[in-house]
Amino acid sequence: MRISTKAQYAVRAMVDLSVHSNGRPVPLKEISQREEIPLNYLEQLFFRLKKAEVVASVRGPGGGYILARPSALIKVGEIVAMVEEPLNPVSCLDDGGAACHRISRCVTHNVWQGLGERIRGFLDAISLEELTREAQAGLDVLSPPGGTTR
Amino acid sequence: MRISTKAQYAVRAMVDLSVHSNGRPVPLKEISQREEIPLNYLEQLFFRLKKAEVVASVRGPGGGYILARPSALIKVGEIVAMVEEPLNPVSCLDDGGAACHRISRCVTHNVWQGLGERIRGFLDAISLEELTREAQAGLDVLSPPGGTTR
DNA sequence: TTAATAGTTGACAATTTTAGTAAGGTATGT
DNA sequence: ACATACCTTACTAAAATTGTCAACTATTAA
Ligand code: FES
Ligand code: FES
Repeated sequence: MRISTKAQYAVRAMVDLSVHSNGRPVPLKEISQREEIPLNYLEQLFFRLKKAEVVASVRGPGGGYILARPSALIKVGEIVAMVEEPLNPVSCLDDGGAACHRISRCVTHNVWQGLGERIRGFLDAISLEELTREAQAGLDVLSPPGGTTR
Repeated sequence: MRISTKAQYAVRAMVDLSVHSNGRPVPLKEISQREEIPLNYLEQLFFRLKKAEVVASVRGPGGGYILARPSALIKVGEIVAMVEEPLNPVSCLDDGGAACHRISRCVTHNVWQGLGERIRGFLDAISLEELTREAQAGLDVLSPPGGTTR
């Protein structure tokens, strides 16, 4: 019952992007360094996030990625779902149950179905904005407002 | 975000055991056939379930496994936890956070921690008794009370 | 227009995890 | 003694995950 590092990376990277972008594009190189995530790996993830229209890209020098919408409208569940193929806990439920020939005689799939709904519900209730605020509050301890912010 | 087949098998096998045992030991061979689970694989699972004192064994001819407690006191979460090592969604949280050197600067682990708690909470709220009743209700459609039960 | 930046895309290799097999052993009832 | 059925460890094959490489396209600034 582990979430893939892909998904962990994606969420961390999105928080990083949201914190360090102030309307300006952030290049992956920066995120890669700050978050200790391989650059080429990040590229793959953001490729998918772009297709999902969670971020948008700006090419050329001075380019990078920006959020495609206000962070309040981006849910963690969305980020995870875009990057991790199946958010179903079991393969039996794929394609609406067509994948399993025992599903009619099996009571346990109700359990996994309910679990899946809970997981999605939980992750969809958290927005990127909340995490961004939390992260900024954490950073403020190190460099409080009025302090030497570079 | 998939649960292992190990855990799925374990839960299904426990339901099967609970349904077909009426105080009598049920041999794994039977469960293996009814549930289409490799016998040797089941043995491994029940070995662990026994160590967790969820089931008890009776050796020799006519032997098998029985529930170690009333099914109302056996929670699905317990079965899953015994068979699937980490119920943490991320490795960062293993050993109470000692596994990750970024945990102090990272806001996302709160998300995964919360997710883990939800998952455990959900699975711990479902008892084997409930699943057993459901399964028996399902079987009754095929062979109703008073009907030819074998 | 040329060079540098940065995103785009597909293929692929290494590693780790999972699922399943095999084999031999031990206890127990008939 | 023999058959049954649990007990335990070790191993292997397959799949998923994770990460790397390489070549390409678009854009901007000098
Ligand atoms: S085995 Fe597929 S639904 Fe239970
Ligand atoms: S990276 Fe380990 S806690 Fe976030």
